Amino acid sequence: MELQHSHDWNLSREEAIALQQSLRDKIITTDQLGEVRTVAGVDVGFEDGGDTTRAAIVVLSFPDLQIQERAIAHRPTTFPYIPGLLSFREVPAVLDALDQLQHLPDLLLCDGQGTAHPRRLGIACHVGLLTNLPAIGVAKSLLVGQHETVSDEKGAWQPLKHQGEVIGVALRTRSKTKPLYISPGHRISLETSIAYVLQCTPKYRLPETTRQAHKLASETPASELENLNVEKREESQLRLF
DNA sequence: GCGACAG
DNA sequence: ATCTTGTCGC
Repeated sequence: MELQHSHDWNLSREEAIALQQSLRDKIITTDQLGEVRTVAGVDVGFEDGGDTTRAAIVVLSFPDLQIQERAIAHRPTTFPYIPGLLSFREVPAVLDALDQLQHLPDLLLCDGQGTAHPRRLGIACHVGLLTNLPAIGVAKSLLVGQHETVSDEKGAWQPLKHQGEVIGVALRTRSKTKPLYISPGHRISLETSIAYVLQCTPKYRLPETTRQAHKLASETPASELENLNVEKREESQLRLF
């Protein structure tokens, strides 16, 4: 996969912040996506007490949300968790997982913030910019900003503001549950982001994309994990004919 | 200085 | 994120 704006990942906290500052103005928050036929969810977790980072991706058809393809990647953890610098810890593994896909998705739903970030460069922006794929930030909790109380009906939302700027929304994806924090990652507007998230969330609080990715990462026996790659090799063999 | 702080 | 069973509420 061709990466845009490639850069080193072995950075100090100061260098990482400086890089975010230099990348923030490259983010596109207007709709620059074609017809969406597939949507992918990403889940990142840790093993070995945190020494190993695991990224799982599940590609679903859209709008019917049926599983099309899955991938998992593992790599040693090299960056600590620092609020505001999450992407430097998780993105390398995510890129590895994306590389394993036979077909790249038309849209990415990332765990974490997009522009709803102190420097407007949350993980969804970072992944979207590097891969040049449309991406949306879907976070389960707040990083920065404030908002009015969101009414309890599914689909209700309130603008999320920070330093006098609307950086995302608090969106009720299911009544009686805490709202999700949605913000553009790259190549998509806030309004369109809300529409896609709701269409990917037919029943539960979290989008099907995220739920499927989490299920793959946490409930898949190591023995079955191998089959994923075997299936891909066999499929690529078939594609030669 | 104090408190907040995605996953 | 991760360590972990039952349990309160819709």
